[in-house]
Amino acid sequence: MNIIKKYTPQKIIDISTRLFAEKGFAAVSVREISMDADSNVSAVSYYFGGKSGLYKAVLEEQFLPLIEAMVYIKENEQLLPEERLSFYAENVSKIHSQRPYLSKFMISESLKPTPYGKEIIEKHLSQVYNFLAKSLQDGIQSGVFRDDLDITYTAVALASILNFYFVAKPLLKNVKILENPQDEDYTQNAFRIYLQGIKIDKSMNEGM
Amino acid sequence: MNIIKKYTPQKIIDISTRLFAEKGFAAVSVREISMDADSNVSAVSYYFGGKSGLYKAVLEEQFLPLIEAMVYIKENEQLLPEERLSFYAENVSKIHSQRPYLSKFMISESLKPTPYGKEIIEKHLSQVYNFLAKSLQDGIQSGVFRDDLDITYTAVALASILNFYFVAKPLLKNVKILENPQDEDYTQNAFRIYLQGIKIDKSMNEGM
DNA sequence: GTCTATATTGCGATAGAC
DNA sequence: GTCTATCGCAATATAGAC
Repeated sequence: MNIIKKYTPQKIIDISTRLFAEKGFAAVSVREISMDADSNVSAVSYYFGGKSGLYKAVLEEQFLPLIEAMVYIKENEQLLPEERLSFYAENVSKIHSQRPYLSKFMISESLKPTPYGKEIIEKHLSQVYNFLAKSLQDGIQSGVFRDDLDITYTAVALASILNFYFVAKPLLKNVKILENPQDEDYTQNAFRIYLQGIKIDKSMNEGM
Repeated sequence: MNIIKKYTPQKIIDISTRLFAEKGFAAVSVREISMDADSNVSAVSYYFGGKSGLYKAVLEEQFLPLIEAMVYIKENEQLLPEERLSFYAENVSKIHSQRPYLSKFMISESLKPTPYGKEIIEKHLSQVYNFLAKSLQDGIQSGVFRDDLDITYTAVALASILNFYFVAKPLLKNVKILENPQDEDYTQNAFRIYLQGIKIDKSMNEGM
């Protein structure tokens, strides 16, 4: 018995997470997964009931932080509009750092939804959108944010500026546009631009 | 002879563009393409030398506007920094309207590059990045843009805010966040936020 | 729980009739 | 230029040995 050795099912999940993220569901074979996991072709059916069952198990693990994020979001509805948006920005960055492959599964499920992924993503998306739209609405009503903004487009713009970076990061590293990317620095830089962009241009100096 | 009928190869390209965009290269079979194009399995090999040759032909057609955009970019280096960024924003919107599947191929090629797509995208990306970075740099030096911005992250933020919307649009329509999306309106709303976000907070009123 | 061997299906590609 | 028939291969899934 090898104490260090991972249990086969967890090893299969870890290996297939990378393969599914990098090549897509259809392009990965269970043979490939088995070999990379030092197992055999029948293991995937034995533990997960087939290739589709394995994919579902992978998605379940990947989407956990999204499900948790919905809870946090509900707990933060009493903050100021600006603080709520800032809280969202920090969370996006944290979640992507926790799960480096998550952005690939989210994009992949957006382009070609599978039943399980579709359900999670759509529920998550609706909750996040409602949170952002309400925060923007409150900020406009309290005179902090510009009143000439389209709320839907402005909410989408925040999600865009925060998420797209994590999708594009591997490509930007490849072409040397990003050499040593610091996720928190990007998020902070992007959120500062966005926040100044939606605030009313008051003409008073601000402390920072 | 049927005058209205499309030539078979063009019909195959049109059908397979949609299929490749929606399902990905590996998940589409030449049998499926042939049937949807009212042709037969041997047509793909006959006209394009196989499935890979067909995919390359599809990418070539999809990426044409990107190649053209590089020419326009070079012609607009004499404009003011702000005008150059605005020119870029309009072009992104135009290109995606021309080619509704383009964003899917760009994302797909970013996640899982194929040799042909990789070459085009990387070249395009480098040119666009250099254009944006130079425009931002010029704007900072001439005192129009804030000097506390990281140029790389700020350039990525503009590309993010303008492009991600087109990637997410189908999903946002599905969950009824976008009901009747107007691409030009989104682009204008997003670019105004971004521009105010990177400009120096002068405390003088601006005409608009 | 893990393996080998195998059944079955569907793939891309092509030869050859028309 | 378009079709059918078929070859060879690789896929998933499973039966059954250990």
